[in-house]
Amino acid sequence: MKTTIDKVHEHVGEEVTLGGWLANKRSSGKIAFLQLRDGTGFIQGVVVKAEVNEETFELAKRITQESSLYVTGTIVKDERSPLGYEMHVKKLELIHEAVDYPITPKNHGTEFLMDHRHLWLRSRKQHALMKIRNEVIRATYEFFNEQGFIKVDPPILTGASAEGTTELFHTKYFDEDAYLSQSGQLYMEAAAMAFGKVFSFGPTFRAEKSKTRRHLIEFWMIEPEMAFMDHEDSLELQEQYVSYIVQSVLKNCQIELKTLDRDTSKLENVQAPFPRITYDDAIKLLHEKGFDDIEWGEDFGAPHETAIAESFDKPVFITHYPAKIKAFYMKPDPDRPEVVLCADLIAPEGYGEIIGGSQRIDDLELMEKRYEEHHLHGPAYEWYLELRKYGSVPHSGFGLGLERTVAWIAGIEHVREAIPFPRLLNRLYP
RNA sequence: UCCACCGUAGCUCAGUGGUAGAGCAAUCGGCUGUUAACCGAUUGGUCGCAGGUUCGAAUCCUGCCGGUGGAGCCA
Repeated sequence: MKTTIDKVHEHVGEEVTLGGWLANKRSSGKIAFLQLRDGTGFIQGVVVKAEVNEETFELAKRITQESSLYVTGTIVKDERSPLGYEMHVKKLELIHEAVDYPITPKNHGTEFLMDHRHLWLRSRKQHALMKIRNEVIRATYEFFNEQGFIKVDPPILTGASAEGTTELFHTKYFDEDAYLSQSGQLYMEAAAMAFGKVFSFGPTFRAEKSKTRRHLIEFWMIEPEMAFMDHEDSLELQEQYVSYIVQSVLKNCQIELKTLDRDTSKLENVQAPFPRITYDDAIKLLHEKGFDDIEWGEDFGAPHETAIAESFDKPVFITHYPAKIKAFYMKPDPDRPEVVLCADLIAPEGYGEIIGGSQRIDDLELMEKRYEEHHLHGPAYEWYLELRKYGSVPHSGFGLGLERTVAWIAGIEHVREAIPFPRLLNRLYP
């Protein structure tokens, strides 16, 4: 009977066949240990010379790393296994012999591993990371569907930028200039006016020459947009959403978190509500901490964000930034027009900003004024103004960076391992 | 774009002016509970590239190329 490693607990004492690859092996004169993986997990196969025919034992000793094979044997419980189960092998059938697999069981450098990313994904740690990424995605769909959102997909090819600040990838759309999307937000605002509560999940592109552990050239973003929700409503949704995905990973990815040696006590604490600090108070906090390189009106750098995050044991919202350093579409605070109704959510442990969100300007005249200030003109921007012309309502939205969130939950050093095939500065291969 | 560090065997690294090294991988042999298994042997080199200094350069100098980390920008 064929099965998979994630289902072996249902077959204790039974003889089953697994299709898989040899991750590693150890052998002595009369016993061989095969570390097998099949995509659903890892299990050890034990081949005892006295219990199999000579041909099978010889194959067990000879088989090379990452060769593919069918393995038949009996599933047994064993305390010594991290999985809790082992297979006592009766029969091995080699499908394909791998010769000189490059990723050997030892330390490798980043460049070498990234050049072999197509193979590196097979390793235990990378496998665990992709499972956690998948759980975050699965929980995202579940959360927003339960909350009455529908998924709307914005275009990837666009005629203009959403923020006007970051560098865009330029391409041609037949005879017109076009750009790869750096945010679906403007389109999501249109969708919110059509469907109420919407979210998108897709790739986004920034042609910045960023070279840090927090940056990718191509990354995935989840962008919800909600009609009739103000800034406060949006913050509550955000903390519920982030708590939901963290708790889902804790619930469904225990093996993976263990593989990654993640300190889960820090994740268990991630429950709504999250602490909040205004931009004003954050500046004061930084001055108290000895940062004299920042004044009111300036944006935070990475060291500032980390210092603020270190003052809290949960993700923290920084709210009410000066309007000048934020995007043109953010709604001014009615009580203090020099600041806007926005918030960045800073993850703990130095992982940086994982969410940026705001209430949007819903007044046509103010939006037209912003267009003039930011020199936004031309047909590419006309439709966005019309959202304020025909039945404008208060609305808010935010964007969550998937890879930063996964990197934080998984506790890894660099976002490049949180995406299957990272696009980095100087890396378009594989 | 700027700053710092790095580039030596398939991989990870040591060697800082005088014969090119180790561990792992691979190959051969040994070993009945291994967890990056272990033990013995064998194989493996355009010292990133170009130029310069020197009797002599992996080592010192200049330029270039590539990488890593960080800054700015942002999720």
